[in-house]
Amino acid sequence: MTAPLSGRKAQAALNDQRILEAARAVFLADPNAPISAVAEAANVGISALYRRYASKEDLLHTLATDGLDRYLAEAGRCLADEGDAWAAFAEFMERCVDAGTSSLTARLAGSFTPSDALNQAGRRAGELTYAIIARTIAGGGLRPDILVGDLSLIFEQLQTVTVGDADRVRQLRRRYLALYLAALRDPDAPPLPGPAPDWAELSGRYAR
Amino acid sequence: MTAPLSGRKAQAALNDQRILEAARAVFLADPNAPISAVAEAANVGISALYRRYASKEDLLHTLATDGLDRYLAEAGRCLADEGDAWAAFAEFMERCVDAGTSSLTARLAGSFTPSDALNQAGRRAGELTYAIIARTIAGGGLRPDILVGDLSLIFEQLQTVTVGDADRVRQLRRRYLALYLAALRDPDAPPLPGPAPDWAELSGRYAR
DNA sequence: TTTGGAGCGGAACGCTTCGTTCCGATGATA
DNA sequence: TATCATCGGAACGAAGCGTTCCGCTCCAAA
Repeated sequence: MTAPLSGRKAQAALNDQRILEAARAVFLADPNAPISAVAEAANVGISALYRRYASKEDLLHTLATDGLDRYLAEAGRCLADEGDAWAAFAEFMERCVDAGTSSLTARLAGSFTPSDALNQAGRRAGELTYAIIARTIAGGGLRPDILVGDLSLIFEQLQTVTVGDADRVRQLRRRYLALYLAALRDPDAPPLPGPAPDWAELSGRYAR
Repeated sequence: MTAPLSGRKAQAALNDQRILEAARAVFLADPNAPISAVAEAANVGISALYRRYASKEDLLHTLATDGLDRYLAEAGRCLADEGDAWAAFAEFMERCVDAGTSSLTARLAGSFTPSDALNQAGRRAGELTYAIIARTIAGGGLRPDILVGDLSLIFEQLQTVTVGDADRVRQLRRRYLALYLAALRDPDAPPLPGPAPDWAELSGRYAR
């Protein structure tokens, strides 16, 4: 727009990015948003969108894959951190909540039939999360009755906090994450009631 | 249906109750549910519904008022409990989460223009909640930086946990409530990040 | 300078869903 | 038996959505 972009290819490549960013922001705020809202947020026409994605499902699938990739990156970064185990865990949780990665994927699931690649990435995410939890229980003071599904549901809950603008939302999500973290850091806590959700329960909600 | 109900008036009175219960269950599960879903859940036709309520908005308003009344009753019951302050608080939270009262009202707000009575009840709910918090801070070990808006958002978050059938949902909500309660019971905890949400912020989401 | 066509904006289309209305059936009551 | 409150559910119109399509713009090759 303002930059001296020569050629339409450069303009189109820039639109690629604007559309993806707009889509992430829009569907993060409202998973049921119409596709026209994405076009509006990206300041492009609808046809610019359909030139890149065959359908809404296609766009959502791309977005979910992207979100899962971001989550995998965060998880890997956490596991690579060899400092204080609790600090690494807490920072991992904060980054995930800020980025809204996992819940974007979770909330989008069910809107489309997942590809094999997506399923595989999902399994990998579970494995990495399990490793993070195990390590933090062993050396970080995480209460021992926490399972992978607990983190999923905690992410989902925090994601539903939507008050004010983006900055305020982040501020408030961190407030309640701080509460959850305070509750989680207690190796001698009495066991929580009810079994934790397992993978089948969580993914079962998105039946096609 | 099964009982020997003589007269259509008895039948109609029974339908009154079935419709209200069905409406509460349906809109608790999905605040955007169509009105036909309520009729289906109540096992009545649509006209039985419109005979009682002028519009969907009318039904929602009735439901929100009913939910607020239940919340006021729970809050009053909590304040009347002169036993252990923390136990009274914890049981109050559990009952509210089980009944889903506050969040039903909160999630329904914005679907209609509130009546004066509803507004007044809302203000009263805030006052009672404030009293509960103050008392639990003073004598129950509640961390001192918790405000009324915090409880609202915690209720809303727990309400979004929906996995499996009604029993499982209740079980899981209690699991995460237990975590929150563990975090809340710490009079010497370092202050939470970010200011708590105030009333204007929370109600501002439901602009008409 | 001309021109083919990639890229785009946004109106138009068809479909689905929803709130509401309406009509015919039913059965208790007088 | 006649009446009418009550009800079930089809019908209707409005709204919103995903998708398609038409015409315009403007770079780039000739």
